[in-house]
Amino acid sequence: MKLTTKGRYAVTAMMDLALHESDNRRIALKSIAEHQEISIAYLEQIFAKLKANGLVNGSRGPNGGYRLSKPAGSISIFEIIDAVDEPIDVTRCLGRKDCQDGEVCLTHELWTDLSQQISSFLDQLKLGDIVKTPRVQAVAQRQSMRCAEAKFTQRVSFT
Amino acid sequence: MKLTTKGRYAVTAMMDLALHESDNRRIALKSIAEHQEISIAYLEQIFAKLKANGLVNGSRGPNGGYRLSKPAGSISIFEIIDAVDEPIDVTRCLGRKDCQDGEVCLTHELWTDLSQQISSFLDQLKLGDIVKTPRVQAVAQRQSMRCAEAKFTQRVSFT
DNA sequence: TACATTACCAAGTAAAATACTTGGTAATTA
DNA sequence: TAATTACCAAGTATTTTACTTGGTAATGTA
Repeated sequence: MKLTTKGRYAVTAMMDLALHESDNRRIALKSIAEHQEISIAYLEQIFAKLKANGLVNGSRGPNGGYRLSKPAGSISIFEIIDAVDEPIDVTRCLGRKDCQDGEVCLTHELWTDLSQQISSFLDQLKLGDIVKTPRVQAVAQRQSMRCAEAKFTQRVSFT
Repeated sequence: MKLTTKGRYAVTAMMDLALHESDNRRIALKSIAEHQEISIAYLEQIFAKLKANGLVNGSRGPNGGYRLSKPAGSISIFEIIDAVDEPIDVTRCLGRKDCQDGEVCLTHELWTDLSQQISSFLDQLKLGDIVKTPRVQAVAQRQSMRCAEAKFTQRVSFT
């Protein structure tokens, strides 16, 4: 289990989707890329993995984009991070049980124990819960306001 | 907050020290390097950081080595990982509060909220607690037995 | 006092991972 | 038909990781 920038991108992108769970429209990668200040092509790669793990589904064409494939309340942070990060060889001996003098090495036991605890913590943390926190809600509010504003100015400028 | 191989090395090395907290002798990097199958020079770099953060203290010369500078029960996993990993720029805007249209960006809020939760979880996890788990204790038992064995064969071969 | 043994220090480096870029194709809607 | 989106494969610059080399400085032991 790793916890790196890539996983962070994935989690925040998923939160972006979760925030728009209620309205039926899909979110294009373009808008996520703008929010996160990250390239679309890189996001595509991340979403390919999220899709492969059944966390999102996408559709093409205008008004296309991605949406969560199950309720945010049932998607755990662990699932997301696990989907995008390559597994690392935690043990260096790839499960060989006799890596050290015919016995399992200390590192094995020590890390797997801790790793388990971290993983199960992140597995209990659901996307839906985090999105419900007041601070996140406040930002979402601002975002949607700005979105409405944008629509308005667009309408005006097109008249 | 990152969670990577380097942090894992640091945590398991610290556990190695914690297991020998009761006996007064210090642990040389050489023996940790053997347990973890990692180079001494790399471990040195990790321990330089642990020392700089006041988690261990070392002493030179024969029978020298490292020991925890405070009880294992009061050292958190977070402290250890935080000591060895370079801080990453989580936000990409280095604290600039007006990174997006004069307002803080969504990414900021989303990740810092979650990151806080993970950090505080790892801060509650103490080195001492993990070392007390039955599985780890079992391995430690085997290790010290093997250690005694080694001493014995050494004594024998030197006669 | 000579030595072995440890920590401590600085700099360089090969390999891997990260964070992209480029240049396409394939649906889908207006 | 054209714009818009996802989807796909391959290459690449940058950064990080994991390690190497080659020292110096304490400290205990024979």
